[in-house]
Amino acid sequence: MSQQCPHSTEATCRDCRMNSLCLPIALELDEVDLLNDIVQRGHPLHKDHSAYNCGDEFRSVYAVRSGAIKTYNVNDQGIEQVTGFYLPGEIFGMDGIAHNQHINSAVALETAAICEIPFGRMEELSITLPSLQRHFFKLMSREITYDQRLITLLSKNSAEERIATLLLNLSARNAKRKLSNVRFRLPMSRADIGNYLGLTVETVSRVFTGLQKQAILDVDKKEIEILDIPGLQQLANTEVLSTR
Amino acid sequence: MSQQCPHSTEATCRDCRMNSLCLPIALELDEVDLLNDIVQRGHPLHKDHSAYNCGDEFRSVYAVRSGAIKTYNVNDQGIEQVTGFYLPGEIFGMDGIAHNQHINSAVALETAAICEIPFGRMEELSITLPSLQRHFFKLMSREITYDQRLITLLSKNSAEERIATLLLNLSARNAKRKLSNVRFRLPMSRADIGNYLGLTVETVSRVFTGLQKQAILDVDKKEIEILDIPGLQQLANTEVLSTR
DNA sequence: CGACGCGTTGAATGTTGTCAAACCGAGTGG
DNA sequence: CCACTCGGTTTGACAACATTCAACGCGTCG
Repeated sequence: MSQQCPHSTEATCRDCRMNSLCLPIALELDEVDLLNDIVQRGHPLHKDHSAYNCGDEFRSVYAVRSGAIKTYNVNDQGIEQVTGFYLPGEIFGMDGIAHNQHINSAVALETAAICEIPFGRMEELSITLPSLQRHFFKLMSREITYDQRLITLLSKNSAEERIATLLLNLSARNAKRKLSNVRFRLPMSRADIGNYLGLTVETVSRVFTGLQKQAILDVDKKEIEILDIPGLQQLANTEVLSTR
Repeated sequence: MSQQCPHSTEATCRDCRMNSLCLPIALELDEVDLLNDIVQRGHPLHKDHSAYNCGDEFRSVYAVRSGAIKTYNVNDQGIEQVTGFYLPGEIFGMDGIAHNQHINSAVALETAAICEIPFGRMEELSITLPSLQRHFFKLMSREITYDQRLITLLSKNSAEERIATLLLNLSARNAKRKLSNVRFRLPMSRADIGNYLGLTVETVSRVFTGLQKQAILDVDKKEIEILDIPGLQQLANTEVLSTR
């Protein structure tokens, strides 16, 4: 068993309140402890600090315990593309598996606690724990379906629909973490939202004010209150992106 | 050993000329035979016929031996989104793993031969063949990076850049199959291209004629000749999408 | 032959991007 | 305390690119 700091209530996977999100349900308690033994809990990652950078050797995938992470990559012209936002209970870093090095960078949008899961040891462990192997296949597959929804969103929907969909998605992910699905704080900037959704900052801003004028949202900087969920769903005009 | 039809020169994985593309290189020959034993080779899939449909129970992933496959899904409003084109040597169908059912449909763009790889048996086999497990992790991760490049393309690039990028991508994939990288036939319609790239048919058509006027392409219906690869790369202004 | 699918072309429209300016809050230094 | 900068955000005017709508050409198939 790994040692446990008396101040932390989440120092083991078994006790972590996010475990229902990031672990396969099928694991027995003693199996959870096996996984727990390979998980590394580092120091908190402060805002704008990175968990890994594009080009780094791929060693681990990561689970968010608190805070928020954004992943992005920079192409040869120096243009940044935000590829995802990750909230507590979600796993990121799987992009690196194919090429043994990360093709994204991952930075903290706000101070975050993350668990590092060394992939090689996870692979070994998954040989004796088939449900763990399957879980990772599923996580990756989910990432694929998530990306495909995003592709659809980008190629078929208007600015307003894209933003409405993102808000509903964040709302659903909050609900999954037993937080409010109508009031929450956006961890990312307008620029990040625009970048992620293929829009300019100005357009994002205009849509936010538009939604406010329609009494669908109440926006105060990064604090969001969704006043009219059905209305927002109607505007989104899409299935909600999966909750990862 | 599975029986072999005397007319087919590709009835085993060991002999298939695509195996360097769809199998992990690390497999020993006798291990290839183990995999070969679980692979099911069906009848040819004729144009417009589907390998699976959205909602079907997920059982298998598939390797393209000849022809071409497109995957797409239809959202609740009935809008179709093409999510990928798959050429010989490439694997499709991994979308279904997360939810045990396919979230895409897969149809043949032209008569295709495909190998069905039952996923459950592949998972079992991969417990004794770690390089196979790793191969599948890599395939899925590659799918993720591919989708992320597409996301960047859709959210940051113009119609001309998107089409130039797709053409270069197809060119590179042909090269990988030891075919010409400058002359090839598009297996998909203009509508499919537009759908995939988030453009209308008209825009696709206009860009093709534009590229022709710039003497970068020679287009004759679906037959493409790239006259000026460097010029096309300059227009694309992107890294080529990975070759899967 | 006519119907149909597919692709091309033209003109008008509109959504989003671009450019520019101003706002706001937080922090800094005089 | 105030003036200042700075990053993030908002707003406006204008332009551009892609869409929409419409028509037409071309080949295939009944």
